[in-house]
Amino acid sequence: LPGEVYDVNIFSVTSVDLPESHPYHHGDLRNALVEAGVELAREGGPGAIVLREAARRVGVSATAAYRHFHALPDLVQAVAHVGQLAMARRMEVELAQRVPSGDAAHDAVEFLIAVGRGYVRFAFEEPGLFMTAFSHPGTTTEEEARNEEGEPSPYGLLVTSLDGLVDAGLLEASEYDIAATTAWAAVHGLSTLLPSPIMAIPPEQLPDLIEGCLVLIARGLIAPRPSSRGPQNLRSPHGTG
Amino acid sequence: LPGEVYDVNIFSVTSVDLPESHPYHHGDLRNALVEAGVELAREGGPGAIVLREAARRVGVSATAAYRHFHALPDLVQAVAHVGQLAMARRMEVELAQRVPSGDAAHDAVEFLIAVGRGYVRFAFEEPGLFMTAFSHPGTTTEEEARNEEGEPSPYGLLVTSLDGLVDAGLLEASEYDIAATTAWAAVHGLSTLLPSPIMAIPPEQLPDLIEGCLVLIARGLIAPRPSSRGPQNLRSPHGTG
DNA sequence: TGTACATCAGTGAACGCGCGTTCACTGATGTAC
DNA sequence: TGTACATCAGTGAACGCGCGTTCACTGATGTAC
Repeated sequence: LPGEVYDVNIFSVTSVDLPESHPYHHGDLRNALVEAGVELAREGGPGAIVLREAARRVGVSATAAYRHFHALPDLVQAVAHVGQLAMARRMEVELAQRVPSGDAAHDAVEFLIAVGRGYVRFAFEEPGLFMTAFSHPGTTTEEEARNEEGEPSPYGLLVTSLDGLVDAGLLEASEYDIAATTAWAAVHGLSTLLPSPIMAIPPEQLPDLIEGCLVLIARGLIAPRPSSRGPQNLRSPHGTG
Repeated sequence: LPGEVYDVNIFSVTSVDLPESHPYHHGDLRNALVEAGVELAREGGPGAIVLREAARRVGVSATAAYRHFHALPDLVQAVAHVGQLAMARRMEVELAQRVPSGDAAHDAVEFLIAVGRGYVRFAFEEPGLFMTAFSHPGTTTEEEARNEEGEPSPYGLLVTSLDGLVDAGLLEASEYDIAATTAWAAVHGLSTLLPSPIMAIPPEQLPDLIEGCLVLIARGLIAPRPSSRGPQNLRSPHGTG
C-alpha cells in the first residue's frame, strides 16, 4: 500500500525506504508532496508549508497537487500527522533506553519521565516539525485524524505512562484526567518555552534543567494527597468534593 | 508623556483613557497604531497584525506608520508588550481576590495558584493577544524590552510567587530555577493546549480542570525532597548532586 | 491480439489578492532674528 | 510682532512579490470487446 509509506527518515529509528521506481506518471505524488511539505515544515514551521514550493521541489506543476489534496490545509494536515508520528518515535527511543530496576513504582515513574524527555527533545531537535504537529489548520475530520493501525502517538504514550502510575498505586484513578492534562501541559510548555528566545537558557544548562523539571512534574502527579500528610493544606480543586 | 499611554481598556481594571484631542497632525499616531494593532491581534493573533490595515483603521495612509516604526516587526513588538502588560493586569485581578488565611505557607501557595489562574484565564479570554505576547518577531532590543517604571510583568509576578514559597520554607533556594521553569512551562502549556481544538474540553469542565491542574503543579513545586520521605525514590536530576 | 474509448494524472497560462516598502511630494508646525 | 526658513508628519501612487486557486488542455494508462 504506497499510501501508507509516511516514514521520513528523520531519525535513524526509521528504516523503511520509499520506493525508488515511479511506475505510473509520477507514481507516488501524494507522498512526495507530503515529504516536501515535511522538509518545508522543518525549515520554517507550519507557515512555511507552501503548496507551490512543495510542488516545485517535487518537480511538478503546482496544479498537480490538487489531484491529491483538496486544498493547502489538507497538505498541512498530512504533514502534521507525520510530525506527530515522528514525535512518538522519538519518545519511543527514550523508552528503549531505560534500564529497569526491580521496583515497579520506580519504573513507572521512569516510564513517565522518559516519555516527557522524548517529547521535549523532539521539540528541540525538530522545532519546525514540532510546531506543525500542533498547529491545527481547520478542524480535523474524524476519519482523517484516526491513526494508522498500530501507529504510536504522543498522547497514546502519555496514557500508557499514566496507566502505569495507576497500576503501581502512585496515582488515584479519580485524578487521572487532571494528571493527564497537567503532565501534557507541563511538558508541552517546556517544549514551547525553553527553545524560544524568551528564555535564552545557556545550552549547556539545558539537559539538567529539563531533567529537573521532568522530575518536578512527576512529583506533582504522584505526591500524596494533601489530607493524608504534608505540612500545609492545599485546597482541593475548586467546586469538587 | 504621551508615549507611555499604553492602556487598552480590555479589562475594567484599566481606567486610564487616551486623550481625545489631536493637537498636532494626528497628535498620537504611534499609540493609535499600537491600539489598532492590539485590536487586530485580538481578532486574529500575531499574524493578523498588518501594517496597512492598522493604518486604515486609524484613518491614515499606510506610509505614515513609517514615521513611528522602522518596519512591521516593530509594531508587532509594541503590541506584544501591551499584551504582556494586559496579562500581568489580569493576574493581578486574581491576586486581589484572594482571602488571606492566617497560615503563611497556605497563603504563599494561594499566591502562586492565583498567579497561574490569571495566566491561564487571560489565555482563554484573549487568545489572540496571548499568542501575540509570546510571539517573538526578531530578537527584542534590550533597551526596547525593558519594562516601564513600575509596570507589572507576568514573569515578575511568577518570581514574586516563588520568593513567597522560599520565604514560607516550602521551596529550597537550590531548586529555584527548576521550580520557576516548571511552573511557567506548566501554566503556559495549559494556556496553549486547553483552548486548542486538540483537546476539545467541554467548557463546563474547564474551571475545575484548570484549578485541579494548578493545585497539582503547586504540589510538585513544594513536595518534600524524595530523600526525606515518600514511598519511592525519584532519582535526582541527571548529572546533578 | 488489436483497437476504441473512458479515465486519470499531469501541464501551463492566467486570475486576483493583499501585502511591505519606496519614492517624491505637500502642508503644517516650531523657531531664529 | 512679523517674516524666512528648517523641520517634521503626513500623502498617494507605484513597485515587486509570491501566494492559492481556476481553467481549459494534453498525454499516458487501463479496459471492454
